[in-house]
Amino acid sequence: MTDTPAGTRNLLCFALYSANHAMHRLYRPLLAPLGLTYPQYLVLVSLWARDGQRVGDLGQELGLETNTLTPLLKRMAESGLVARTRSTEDERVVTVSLTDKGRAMEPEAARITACIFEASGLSVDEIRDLRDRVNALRTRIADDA
Amino acid sequence: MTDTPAGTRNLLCFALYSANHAMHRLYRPLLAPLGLTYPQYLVLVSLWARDGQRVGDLGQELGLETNTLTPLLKRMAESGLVARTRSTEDERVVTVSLTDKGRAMEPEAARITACIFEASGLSVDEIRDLRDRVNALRTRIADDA
DNA sequence: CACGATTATATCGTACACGATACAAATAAC
DNA sequence: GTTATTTGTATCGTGTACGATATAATCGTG
Repeated sequence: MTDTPAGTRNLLCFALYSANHAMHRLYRPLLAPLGLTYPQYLVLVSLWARDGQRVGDLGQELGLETNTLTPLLKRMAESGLVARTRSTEDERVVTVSLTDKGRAMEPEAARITACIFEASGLSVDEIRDLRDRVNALRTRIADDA
Repeated sequence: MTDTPAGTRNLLCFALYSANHAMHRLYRPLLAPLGLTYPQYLVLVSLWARDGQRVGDLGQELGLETNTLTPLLKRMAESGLVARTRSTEDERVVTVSLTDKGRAMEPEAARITACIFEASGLSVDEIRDLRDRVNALRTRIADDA
């Protein structure tokens, strides 16, 4: 069947693992001047699209647990990018909303996206197609409960 | 141009990030009974293909720095999966080689690969194609110095 | 052979990421 | 209304990851 199991290069999972790392390395120097890490950037992207999400909402969208998000969001709050406010009507809920500083960062994102696009060397259609295939795989293998 | 920047779902980088996490979650319960983490598993896959690699070789193949690999390999040595031996002809070099226990684990990998293959719901050709596209992207955006 | 440059690995500090667990608030059951 | 369950967030411990730095061994050039 699979003739040669020779090394990591044959594995789809390693391709994803490795491409993800490469993306991370591409973003890092672009985000560092803004004082952002890559997961923090993803939180901003999510909030730019829909402000005032709950911690659980962000976890759902980003696929992260609260034990990852809580300290991450605290760091973002310390940086003055977001505000964490405990809901009055349900004291369990913490709502994360953009500050002016966090909102003001959105235009920067467009420039970063352009850099990534250029580095990929792919056309818009190719990117869309690859993204959709990868997303389809994720949907299939994730519970997405 | 890009009509709606609505959220993370549009980003190729997030698709990779998210699919990688999903893969990780798929592997974790399969590897846990073997006492392996996913990166440790990748080290074994690499060594099964080519035993006796140097720390730097593994870093090159896996795309990891020595500051990540050194403690990881020490943990694997403690688990009795690999042996770390400092070269006599060049005292700077540490060679990583499989122990009997590490070699004996290879057959388990086949079963794990089968589980992942099944979970993906893709054909062998589809997996190969997606893997190659993702690898091509990685090659383009990584320095691979 | 001496001495600066390079190479191979290791150490330290910070930031994800998750399993296990904790805890308080809200809801359900009676 | 009191208790049991569920829900939303937080805490703790372990394991990647990486930038910056350290250190020892080797190499290159004079």
